[in-house]
Amino acid sequence: MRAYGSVEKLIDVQKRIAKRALDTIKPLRVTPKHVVGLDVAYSRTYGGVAVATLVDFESKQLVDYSVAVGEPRLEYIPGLLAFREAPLLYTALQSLGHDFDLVVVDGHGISHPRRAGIATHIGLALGKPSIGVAKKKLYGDEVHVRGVSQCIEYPCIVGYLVDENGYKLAYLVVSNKRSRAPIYVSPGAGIDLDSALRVAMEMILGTKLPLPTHYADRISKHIARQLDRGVLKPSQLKKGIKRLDGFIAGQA
DNA sequence: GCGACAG
DNA sequence: ATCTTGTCGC
Repeated sequence: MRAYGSVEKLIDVQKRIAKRALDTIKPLRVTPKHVVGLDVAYSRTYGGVAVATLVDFESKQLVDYSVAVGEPRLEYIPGLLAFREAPLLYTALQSLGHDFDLVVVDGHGISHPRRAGIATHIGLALGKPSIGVAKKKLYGDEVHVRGVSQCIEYPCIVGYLVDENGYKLAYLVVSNKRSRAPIYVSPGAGIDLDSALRVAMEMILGTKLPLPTHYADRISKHIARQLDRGVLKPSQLKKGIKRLDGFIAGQA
């Protein structure tokens, strides 16, 4: 982890990031047109495989995607995920070369020990609203408002996450009838909790994750496997929706 | 010392 | 995250 200095140093950076992000938390006044999804999978031979997807909010269709491959500069340390994955995600986002209005990141936003999860880091750096959607809890106490068996429609809000002061950090959402555990939806930056929840829920269509992140997860894992099989080379990676043929279809 | 611990 | 066979359920 020498590439960044000490852990204490990184923690200080996050405290500053959190302070800045706090001022950007506000209701989302507009309906996004294009939403980006960000996620990273891992290849044993080439390291991280970051994917940025572009989804049309209205039609819910995958418009395009881009990829970036490289060895992470830092090991995985709970709470410091942003320093490990954000750099590669930025690279993927740049090659996407398309404008967008909001970004959904695989991981937490303010539901983080210092209120600076990877979604917060990215949203602040990009200057655009960001939402964090994680599959597991990192920080906070869970408050359940209803049991999974009490859900009538999906996605279903089963509770929320609060900090030591009772402040809401994220919502616990059970995406579909098959899902057991909930996903955690929190604001990263430039958007408040309720707006983040609304946008995230509108993009969950039978999937466990919102479409942008759902696609990024599938594509990144697919590419990581192809790389490890040797049927695909990093030099041939770029971007393209054309080669995703039928694989994108039956994914719900 | 023990439990928690995004990806 | 990734490593992995079978198994339970729709």
